[in-house]
This record gives sequence, structure tokens and C-alpha cells, in this order.
Amino acid sequence: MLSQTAEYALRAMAHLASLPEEAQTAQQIAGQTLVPLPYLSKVLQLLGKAGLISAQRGLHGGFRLLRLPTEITIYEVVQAVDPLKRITVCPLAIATHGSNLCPLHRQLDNAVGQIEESFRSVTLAEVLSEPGSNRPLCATPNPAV
Amino acid sequence: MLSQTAEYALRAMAHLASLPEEAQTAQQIAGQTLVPLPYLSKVLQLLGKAGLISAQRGLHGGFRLLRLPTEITIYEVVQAVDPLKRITVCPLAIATHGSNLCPLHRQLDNAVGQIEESFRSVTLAEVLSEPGSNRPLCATPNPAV
DNA sequence: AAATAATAGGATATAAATATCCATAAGTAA
DNA sequence: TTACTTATGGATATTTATATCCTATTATTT
Repeated sequence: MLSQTAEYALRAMAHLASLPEEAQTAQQIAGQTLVPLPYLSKVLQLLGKAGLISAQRGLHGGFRLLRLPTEITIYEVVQAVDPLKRITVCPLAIATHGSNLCPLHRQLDNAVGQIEESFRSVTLAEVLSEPGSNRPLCATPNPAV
Repeated sequence: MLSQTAEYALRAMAHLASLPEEAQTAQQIAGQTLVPLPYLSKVLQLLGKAGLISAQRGLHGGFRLLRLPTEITIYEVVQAVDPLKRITVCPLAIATHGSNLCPLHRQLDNAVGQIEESFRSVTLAEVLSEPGSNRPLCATPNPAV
């Protein structure tokens, strides 16, 4: 339901949120999140352009969050790379009755709205440590690296 | 968020639901729903295989619903052509802790679950005529055809 | 200044979703 | 049987998403 790109972005952001102190290189993030490095680079660029992370070139560079994990919602992350689109006009034709959607598309837009609301209500911090949960990014296969 | 294929399937089913008596040819459905005919044919095949509609070849043939519009949910339609997939195992790696999702994917799966529930609760009949709403399939540009 | 480490960006490759085309099969009517 | 209508299924084309590769740019360290 979510695109691969959005999934990758969320993994990367979750990883950055787990280490808010140190800048993480794309390579480090790729290793921890199992996202292919070249593709991840593009995703990180998008997150940078959206103002969610900062990028630092050169030695000891990398990426880091621009806000606290408690202040970034997963909605923002998704919107930065592969936005949920609300249905505002009927996709069938020219909107001859303005902004009134037909019942079908009203329902579908409702569903998008629910997702939107749901994502808006969850921060990266919450995604990191829910009570009684497993490690943030599931079974990281190489926890020591 | 929904694939084009799912959108097309819903349009077609909504159209069939609006005329439960008569069989509609793929061409008729395509004309009313503005779905490209060759592609619609494939979608209708999927709906047929899922047991939602019957297909009749030859003169006066076409497609019709196999159940009443009040008895078909939009969830079934979506599942027939482009299923929502619940997240049951962490997509990151081998599930070393069984069916326990990490907080991130638990959240994402929650969202899918909400959509699922939402779609399960809406029937084609409801999509056809909500109180005070516009015509079922928005502004059909050629209402007379 | 030179060497190294890192991101940025453009070009390209691959895979998947979307869309089309055509020949065939199956049904109806005369 | 013949002519016609309609769905079926296979092959193919097009577009978009995903993924890779390579060079340039920016920053740090010595």
C-alpha cells in the first residue's frame, strides 16, 4: 500500500532517530536498514529537500535529523518522498459539480483521510520504542555492525 | 494510494450495481466509466475469477453482478484485483522474533488494517446512493449514451 | 595545497504496472 | 449452417517506479 520509496524513507528516518547525536553516512544507514545504497541516496536527498534532515559532506559527514524525533511525524516522512494524495476532484471527468465528490470517491478519500490522520498522530519517537515492543527496526540481521 | 487497477474495478462494479437487471458489455461499461476498454477487459476477467460477476458471451451477453449490491463490499472488489496486504512479518529481514512486528511496521500495518475495516464496512449499494449526494460516478460526461 | 571522505546529480538499466492489439472461443439469432 | 456478437487469452507496447553507475562537488584533515 505504501510505496517502496516511502518504506525506505521511514526506515532511514527511524534509524536516524535512534542515533540523534551522530551524523550517519548513507552507507551506515543502508547497512542498518537494508536499503540499497544508491537508491537510499536519492531518498535521503528528498528528505533533505523537505527539510527533515541535514546533509554534511566530507569526512565525518553524513545525515542527521533537523528536529527531535518527538517532533517529526511519519506523515511528514511519507509526504516528503511519496505523498498521500487526497481526492479532491472526481478522477472520472471534468468536475462539473465543483468540489462535490461522488459517493464512491468520497468513500475512497475518507480512507485516505484516515491514513493521513493516523500517520499525523505518530512520531518517530513513538515508532522507536513502543511499550513492550521489539527492537525498532525489527530483526536487524547484523546488530553489531 | 489505490492502484489504477483497483480504481477501475470499483468504477466498473459501481456501474454494474447501478443496473443490476441487465447485462452490460465491456464496451458499455468502458464508455460509462471512462476506463480504456482493453484494460477494462482484463480487470473484468479478474472480477469474474473472484466470483463477483458473471460473464456471458455472445449476443446480449455481458457482465452482471453475482450478488446484490447490498451484499458486496468495496473491500471484496479491491481484494479481487489488487489486494491490500497486511504486514505480518517484518519486511527487513528474516523474522527472527516470529510474528512480533517492530513498532514501525506495527504502525504501518495498523494503517492497512484501518483501510481494510473501512472498506469492509461499505457496500456497493452505499457507494451508489449516499444521502444528499451527486450521481454515483461523478460527472458522467455523456449521461445519455 | 593535496589527499581523502562524503554527498549531489545526471545518465542509464531493470522491473513492474498500465495499456493495447489480435486471434480464438463461445454464445445468439436467423 | 451461417453470420454476428461478445468475452478470453496470449503477445506486445508503453509508462512509471525502482535500482545502479559514474562523475562532479563540497568539506575535512594533514
